[in-house]
Amino acid sequence: MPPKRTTRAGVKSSKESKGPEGSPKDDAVQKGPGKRKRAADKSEEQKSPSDTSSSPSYSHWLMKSEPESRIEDGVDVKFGIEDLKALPNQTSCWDGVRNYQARNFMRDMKEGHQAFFYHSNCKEPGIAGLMKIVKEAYVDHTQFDKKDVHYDPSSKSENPKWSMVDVKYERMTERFIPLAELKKYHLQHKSKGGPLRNMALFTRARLSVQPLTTEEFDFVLSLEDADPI
DNA sequence: GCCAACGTTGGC
DNA sequence: GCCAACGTTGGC
Repeated sequence: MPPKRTTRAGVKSSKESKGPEGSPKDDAVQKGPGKRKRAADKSEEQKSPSDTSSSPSYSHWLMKSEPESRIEDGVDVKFGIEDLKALPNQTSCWDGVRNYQARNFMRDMKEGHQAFFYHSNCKEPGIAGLMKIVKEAYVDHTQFDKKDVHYDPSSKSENPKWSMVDVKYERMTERFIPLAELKKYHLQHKSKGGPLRNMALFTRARLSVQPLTTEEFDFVLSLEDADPI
C-alpha cells in the first residue's frame, strides 16, 4: 500500500503503541544488502533533527487532514478538526503518514508543541484550529495491519518504518484562515520580505506534516484578529 | 475532474 | 547510481 492520504485517526489514543504486531510473512527481504539505498532511505535515516539547512529544531507544526468524505479502498478517510474534537478526550493518534520527511518531522515533535490543523483536499482548504502534541513519536501500528488503508507490507515488526504521534484538540482558530489568504501573504512577503516568504505550505506543498518557524506561527496566529484580505 | 509538482520504484 | 515511468497530493 503506497503512500496514502494524510492521516487518520482511530478512536484511540495512547496505550495503543502495540498493535497486531508480528505479521510475519515475507521476512528476509528487507535487510539484504541488496535492497535499501534509494532516495527514500536517505531522507529516512538521516535528517532526523530536521536538518535540511540547519533550522534550530522547530516547535510549531502544521498537519494536514481531509475534512470531507472520500472513499479510499472502501474506507472513508475523512478526518476534520470536528472529528478530532468529537473523540473521547479530544485526542487521537496521527497515523497513516507514509512519507519519510513527514515522518521525520513527527519524530522531532515534543510533548507540548502546538500544531495547526489544516484542512486539505476540500472545498475550502486552510487552517481550522490548533492542537497540541500530547505523545511523542511511537510505532504506527497501522503499517502492520493488512486491512488498514495504510498497510505497508515492506515494513517489518523488528524494524518498523513508520511513526505517529498523539494530538489533542486545543481550539478552533477565531476564524478559518483560508489557504488563499495565506498564499497572498506568501507572495507579498516573497517579493517584499515578510514572515511567510518561505512558508513550507508553499515551498513544500505536498508535505503533510511540516514545520513552521516561530515567526511564521506567530504571524499566522495574528491573522485571527486581522481582517481577511 | 484535471493536472502540475514531486516522491518513489525499478530497469539497466 | 541514473533516470524514465509511475503514482500520489492536493489546489483549482
